[in-house]
Amino acid sequence: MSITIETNDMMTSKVDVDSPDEATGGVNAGGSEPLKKGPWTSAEDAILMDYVMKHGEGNWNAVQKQSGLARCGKSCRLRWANHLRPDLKKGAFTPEEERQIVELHAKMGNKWARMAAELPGRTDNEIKNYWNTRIKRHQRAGLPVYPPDICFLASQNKQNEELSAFSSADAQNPDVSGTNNFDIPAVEFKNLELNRPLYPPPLFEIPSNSLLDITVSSFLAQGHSPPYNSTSFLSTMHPSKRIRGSESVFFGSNGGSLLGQPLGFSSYNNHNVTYDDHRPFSSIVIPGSHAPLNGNSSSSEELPSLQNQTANWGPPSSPFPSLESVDTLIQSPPAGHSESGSDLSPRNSGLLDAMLYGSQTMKASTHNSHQENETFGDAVDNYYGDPLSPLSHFTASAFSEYAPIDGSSLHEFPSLATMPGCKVKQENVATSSGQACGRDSCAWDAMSAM
DNA sequence: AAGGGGGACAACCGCATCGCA
DNA sequence: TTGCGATGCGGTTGTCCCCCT
Repeated sequence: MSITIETNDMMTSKVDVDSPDEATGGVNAGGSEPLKKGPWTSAEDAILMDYVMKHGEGNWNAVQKQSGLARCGKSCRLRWANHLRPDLKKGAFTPEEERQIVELHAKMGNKWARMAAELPGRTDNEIKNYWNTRIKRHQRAGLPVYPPDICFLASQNKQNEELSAFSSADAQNPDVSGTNNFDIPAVEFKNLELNRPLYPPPLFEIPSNSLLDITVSSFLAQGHSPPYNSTSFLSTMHPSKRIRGSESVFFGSNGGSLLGQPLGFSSYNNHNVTYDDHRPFSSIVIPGSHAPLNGNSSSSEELPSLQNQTANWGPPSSPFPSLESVDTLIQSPPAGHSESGSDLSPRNSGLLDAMLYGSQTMKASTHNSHQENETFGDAVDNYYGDPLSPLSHFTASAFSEYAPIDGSSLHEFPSLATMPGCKVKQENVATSSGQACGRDSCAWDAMSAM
């Protein structure tokens, strides 16, 4: 075998591959013996590499038969995809990539493969590991995971999930599910590229009994200028990445509000409620409806091309400092909060669970009066000091991140202004988070660097 | 110096989806 | 339409290394 493989793979590089047995995992080419598991050796890598060069990707189960490699097809595919692919980008994530991951996660949730499709040279596994590690850190610190300006996306994502669940739960109800599952081809979204701001749509209906208070508060916390122009995973997804059928809900839920008014959505032209980002939180009129609003503002308008993505996230234009640059700002997590945060810790979809938990905590705390100290808001206050500081903007965002999904209505929720440490400044609201690095965002970045 | 905890990374497992016969 | 193999994805676990005490 004359293939030279450069593997930055820590584990592999440490493996002694001199033993001839290891080249095939100690299994003969007949494949009669059990397949090998565990770390790959350089020799195995070479075999796999050679195979792919000769036969191309795919047909992974044939690798074992044809090359004698004692690895199952899945293992081969994974090894190739995560380590041997020539287009892989090695090394740590750049701040831009980190930022992008956060944004993508806010939009997509734990869709690692799709996120990887947005990050050339990066693998889903890499992103997943990065995120999980990051989650753990934030969880331990009892801190929000999304920066304020991305909270909105998180809430959008949550709504999408909710809508998805709603749809499946009502699968037998054609009135609901029938309108929620159409697959919108990417081309349709292209045609729907709009020149207006991404979100929120200026007008929307808010269900009175849903998690949408997240969005409302997020809007207010953010202003509704997105920190970026948005990305389109539809248009940029790697061809090899398939969109799972179940994911169509994601698109459909959004496309639905654009292409028609399934689910009783208000379209942009059906103005039951006017959202005005200059208005105080409490003044938003929220008529009853069970229609999730996500569709209005999220991906359908988030789906425009990726053309500006780099420009919007690159260092020059990015309002956010390098995650590393603020690494030392955070010294220690707020005492006592990490424990509470770890109970219902964000596990899988992570942040959304955290949002739920946080919201419950918040809700309980607000109901139980402000004298209780272990509230999120208080924790934030304690953490960042002056509750009236500009960081209160952050607090509001944190609040938005930890909004309830358990049916508490918006009216049940205290306004941001009444939350401990929460003071929504309208001037902040009106300010695009994508244009200036407010202390909130910077503070978040500091946390994210923890 | 030793031990423990946490981070980073790699790999496996189970399930979902797709494509094809 | 159905069954089955191939593939992809997300969650989880295991391992190693580094740092701190």
